[in-house]
Amino acid sequence: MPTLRKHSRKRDAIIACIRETKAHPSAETVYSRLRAEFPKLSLGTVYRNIALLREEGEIVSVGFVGGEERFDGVTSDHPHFVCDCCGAVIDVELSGPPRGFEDEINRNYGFEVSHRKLIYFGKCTDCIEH
Amino acid sequence: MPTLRKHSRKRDAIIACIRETKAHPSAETVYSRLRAEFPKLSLGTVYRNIALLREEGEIVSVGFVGGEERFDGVTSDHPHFVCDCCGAVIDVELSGPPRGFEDEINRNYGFEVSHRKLIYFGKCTDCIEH
DNA sequence: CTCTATAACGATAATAATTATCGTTGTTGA
DNA sequence: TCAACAACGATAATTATTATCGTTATAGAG
Repeated sequence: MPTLRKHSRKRDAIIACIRETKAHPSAETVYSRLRAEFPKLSLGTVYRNIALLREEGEIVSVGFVGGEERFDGVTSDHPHFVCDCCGAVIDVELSGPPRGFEDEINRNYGFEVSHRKLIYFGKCTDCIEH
Repeated sequence: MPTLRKHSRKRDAIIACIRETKAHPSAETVYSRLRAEFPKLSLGTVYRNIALLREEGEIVSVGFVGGEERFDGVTSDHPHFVCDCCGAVIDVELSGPPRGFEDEINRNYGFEVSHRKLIYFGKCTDCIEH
């Protein structure tokens, strides 16, 4: 494990790729999109940097969809919708934020809650129509 | 894909195993526990029956923890706590149920929400102490 | 009770996402 | 300019899960 971090153009491109889209891409998707710009990019490099960015808190995991882990460049707590049909991962905005309950859980169970995930599942508009 | 379902003692044992514990076991854990009773049980049989039971709605997936999918025999909507340290999956009861928002999402986005998952992450009591 | 159709099984091979290895390349600071 | 070492590409290894296939168990008909 390196003690010092060096700058890397590939890592910049990977985090930019994850931040620029709302699609919550997988490692494979990031790899596919960046191959145009970096023809000899390695999939291992994408996985390695995703792990680094996650350790640094630059990205978070939304969860696994169809066997692939999906990532989000927006790290603030917000819910997602996952289409069981096509695998789309979509941000949802609710009229009011769902109550936290973190303090209640810490008090009642003696845990230290650090974050949470709220995911709704079902069929997206496209999959309902087709 | 079979059209008729036959009774199976192994399948009975698998669903009983998942229902009898609050640990939200993985396929591997179910396999380990049932080998005492069925010495030549195959791991493939566990995976096959978990897939069947999930199709029938007898069990649900809590999500992936440390690369393994974890299952719950209680299919009603309730939140879970996952320890990032030891991987424990624990039911939590909240003073009031978190608001659903399903109707609001359906109305605003045109989706058909069928279910949701609410998971809190952090450190459990044991991992805080040790 | 016996027979037949076929669901379920065990053993094992195959798949697919992810992680590790290792020799080479790129970055940084002296 | 150079040395130290982080990051890389290529690829092998790992790991959870799924598929295959010949055998066994279940259930309904006769």
